Amino acid sequence: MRIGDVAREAGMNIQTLRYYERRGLLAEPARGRSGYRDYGESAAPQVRFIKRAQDLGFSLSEIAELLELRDRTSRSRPTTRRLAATKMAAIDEKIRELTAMRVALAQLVDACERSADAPECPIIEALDLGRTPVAAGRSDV
Amino acid sequence: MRIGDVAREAGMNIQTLRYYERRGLLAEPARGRSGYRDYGESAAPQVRFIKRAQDLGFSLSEIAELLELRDRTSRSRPTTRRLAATKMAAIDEKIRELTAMRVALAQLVDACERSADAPECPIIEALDLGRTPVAAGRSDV
DNA sequence: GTTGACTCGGTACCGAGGTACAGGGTGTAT
DNA sequence: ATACACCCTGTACCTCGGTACCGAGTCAAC
Repeated sequence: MRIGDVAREAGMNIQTLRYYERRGLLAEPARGRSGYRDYGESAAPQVRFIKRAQDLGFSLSEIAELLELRDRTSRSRPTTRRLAATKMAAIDEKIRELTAMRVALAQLVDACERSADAPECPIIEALDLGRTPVAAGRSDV
Repeated sequence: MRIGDVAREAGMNIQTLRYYERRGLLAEPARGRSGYRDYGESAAPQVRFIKRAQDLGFSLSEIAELLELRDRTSRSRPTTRRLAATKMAAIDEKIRELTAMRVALAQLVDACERSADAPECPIIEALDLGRTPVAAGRSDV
């Protein structure tokens, strides 16, 4: 298989495959007399492995680790599990951050909607002053 | 105030302030005889506004919009609210994606823990085959 | 034997949000 | 008058995950 075939099969573009090769995610394939890359059957599945791991949130360097772990034997399972658990924790953290943002934004939008009479837009005001508006009316008791 | 004073007051570094100026987030301040930037009192608050908006998830170009809206009058409130609501929706979407990743990862880690006897690490296997392991035992009924 | 699709390596670029450095000028305290 | 901290512009660099372009070589079909 040539690079274009692998790319088509894996749903990637050619540059990306070469990039992965440079990054060490894809082994350098054999070369034909012309210098064209000549991939075996395992190339496309390997690329799909990479895509799936990306979908789970792994970075390319983490994926490089996963690929190494895959090729070592079962002794690597705790390591793999640790990698996944760490990633999970990072995702949780990110979710927490985003949730905090969401809450703050929701409060602002809410305050803006309910106080059509206020002289200043509560959203802008909050950004100016650095505090979130209190949901109900009395903010200075 | 000179740039270093503003930077200190806002907790930013000098390069960043100059970068914001280039990006149009900070107006070009007056210059003293020496060519030094000479900031007014509003500079540091403006920088803090930017930081707060960033904390809420706004990008620098969205913040540029917010700053414009701030300076226009109250007619801009619906626009501001729309901006915030859009951002909120984007955050929600991001949270959904991350949650999906989290669920998938949790399943993998769980499967890996409960099947210490399986020949292959279920995490690696899932990445190889492109499916999430079923939580309980029977996956092929 | 020529056209057209493919491939090669190398390099540059994208966007986002900065950071760093070089080579100069300035402000001020002592 | 001389340190020393500060400022100036301009440019290059960083991470991340690619994408784009270049000029040149190659392969396959007709």
